[in-house]
Amino acid sequence: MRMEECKSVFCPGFSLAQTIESGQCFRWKKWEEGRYTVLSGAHQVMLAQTGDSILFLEETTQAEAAYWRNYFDWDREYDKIKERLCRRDRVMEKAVSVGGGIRILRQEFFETLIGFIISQNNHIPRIRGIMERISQNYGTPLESGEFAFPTPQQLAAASEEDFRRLGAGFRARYLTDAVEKVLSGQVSEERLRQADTAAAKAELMTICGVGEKVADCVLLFGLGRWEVFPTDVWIRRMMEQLYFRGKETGLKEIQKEAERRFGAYRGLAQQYLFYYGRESQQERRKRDDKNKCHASAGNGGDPLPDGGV
DNA sequence: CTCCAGGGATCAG
DNA sequence: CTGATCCATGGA
Repeated sequence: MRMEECKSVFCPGFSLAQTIESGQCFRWKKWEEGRYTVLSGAHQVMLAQTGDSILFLEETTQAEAAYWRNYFDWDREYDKIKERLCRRDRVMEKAVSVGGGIRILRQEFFETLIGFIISQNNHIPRIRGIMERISQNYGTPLESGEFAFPTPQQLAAASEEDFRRLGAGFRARYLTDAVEKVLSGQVSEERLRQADTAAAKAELMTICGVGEKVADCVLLFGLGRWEVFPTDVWIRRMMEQLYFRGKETGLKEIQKEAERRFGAYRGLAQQYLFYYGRESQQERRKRDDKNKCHASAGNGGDPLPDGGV
């Protein structure tokens, strides 16, 4: 491969690693530090980051480059939004200092729906494995040897038993229902895009296995609605610890507080908090592993900065 | 071995 | 309406 065939894109403030590993997307491979293959729908790309530049590591057509520019949301100005989120909020300031390179991906609707149905009560590495096997068994092979994510038509060939065989467990029933409703038009991407967020959410939740949290993830990552605040166990922990003095708090109150603090950008704020929470937990585990021979008395120091405003 | 995971359906009151 | 329980599976 000659260098002049590769495109390089200047993306100040963007972090490929943070964005890919922030739990929004499930179809990627990490080759080495800052170097990833990413799949979305029938698209595939290999990227590397050095400093503020993103390098396309293979020949890429203009159309493909444009696809990924949109996918990674590179044209949006994030600085002003971050400033707004951090105004009078030291906690968010800290979260942005840890994961401020994250972008909200513009993912394919159907793939996002399937991915987050699988996500329920599941680990991210395992979600990735199931998504990979679904692609290998039902998606169109690409020249690279990877597979496109299957279309609804292709996935219609999969029975509940097939999904279970691929490791989906009790979610197999949810997957066949989602495929059927999308295929029949009972859930329609076009209608979802036209509808206001509340109506779109209600339509998504007609799918068995899609509750509030999964619907919010699909709205945020698959339909570009930033005015949602997907609240999973991590976000609940973070919000309670950081904004409610560690007190147990109901879902409605958490979401009300998120709207009050972060307004129309609370989807992005949620992603910063999610990454911050998981990142600090990984740091804690690393530290605990290192100290496990020295009888350390638990409580390894700073859980998280406690958070008045 | 037990515990838990980017929850939701179902059942019990 | 709220709250407890169950759900498959595999990695820690």
